[in-house]
Amino acid sequence: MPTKANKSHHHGNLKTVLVDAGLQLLAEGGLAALTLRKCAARAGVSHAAPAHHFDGLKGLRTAIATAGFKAFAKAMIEQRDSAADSPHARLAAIGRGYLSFSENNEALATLMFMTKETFTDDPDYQLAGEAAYQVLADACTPFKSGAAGAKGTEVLVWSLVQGYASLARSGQIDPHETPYAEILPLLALQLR
Amino acid sequence: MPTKANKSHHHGNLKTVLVDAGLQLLAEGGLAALTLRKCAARAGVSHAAPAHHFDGLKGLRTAIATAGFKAFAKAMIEQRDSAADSPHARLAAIGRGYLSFSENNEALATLMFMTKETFTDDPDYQLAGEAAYQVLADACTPFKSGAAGAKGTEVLVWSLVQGYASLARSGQIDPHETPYAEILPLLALQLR
DNA sequence: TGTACATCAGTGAACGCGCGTTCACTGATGTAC
DNA sequence: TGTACATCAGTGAACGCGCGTTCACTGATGTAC
Repeated sequence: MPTKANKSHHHGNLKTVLVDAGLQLLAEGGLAALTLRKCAARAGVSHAAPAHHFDGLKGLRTAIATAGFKAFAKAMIEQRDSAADSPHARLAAIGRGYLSFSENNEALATLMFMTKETFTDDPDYQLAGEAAYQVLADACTPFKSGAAGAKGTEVLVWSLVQGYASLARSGQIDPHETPYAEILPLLALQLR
Repeated sequence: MPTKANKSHHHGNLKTVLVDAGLQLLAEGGLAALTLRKCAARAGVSHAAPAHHFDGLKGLRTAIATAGFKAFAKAMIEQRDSAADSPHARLAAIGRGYLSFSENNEALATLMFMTKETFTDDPDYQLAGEAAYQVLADACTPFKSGAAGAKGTEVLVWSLVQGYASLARSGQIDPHETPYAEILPLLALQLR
């Protein structure tokens, strides 16, 4: 049986294809390269087609950021699950996943945290974002203490890794000179 | 004596005025609002005039980022100099300056760290950026230890405050729920 | 199984918009003598 | 002090570009009977 709908203008899968095209465009040309027309072209479809699937450019960006958060959580989970079975090792692994995702998806990572460029009230977007956050928060649970507030530990770790990632992404710090693996222990000593 | 050159088309001060206009535009409309034409309009000058002062849009952005770094350093220094005379108090004050600048200049702070949008090899830009960094690094000096590498402490503190700032800026964390003043001590305990 | 019909997902032409950039120009400023 | 001239910093018209969006349309799909 031949692939169906391959010459029809009924695509059947266009939404996904457009999001994938957008991910490619971000990777190749940065934030400015993400436009409805380019996504449509990349998907092999007329430039007006995306309007049937997304609420304008902002809607497309929201869907792409959502896909980004899913990949982000996946990257952290993969690292965590292949790490030694200790809270410290797991927290370090989450950081590795966070940073490698950030390195490999510069523009996407930027977009994901530019909340003005997306519909932040989109349910899928929120769900994906919260799921990613939860991965990190869970890894922080063993380190909670009275000294930190309820969310203090998570915010500390999250800020640290997010800041490290964004400074590395923009070239302000050199991950070779001061690798994250040497920075995190300065925290972990105290969280122990 | 009347202000000279106020009806002449020789402005005399246009470069500065254009940069100020750009700072306003960023504050009002975010990154996307910063265009050569809008800066020129805001400065009351024809839209072709900026070409005489900047190497295109990227050059304008570089000059604006440079001005941003100067204001940034100033914000940190002001806080530091009005703080109690202890290393801890000073480091905390630097953080306050960093965060308040970041809060009050969302788009500008973003631009300053988007190194692909500026000519990062511009001497003025580099100088201003390094001067700002030095303010933070100096405040870290008293906390250097063997455990951290040569730059480990600075990178730790910088990452933390940068991450906290960018997460707060994008609404991912709530500075009221987990204020920076409660996060920093978790570090300081260990840096002591 | 067949027919009529509504719905849906595309097409492609057209629109207006703001953008950066170029260009010949003009008038003020500064300098040489 | 005056004159000639080069330089400089603007003007404003024009250009082409890619963008998001709209719109009438068309052909495939799915459904009711």
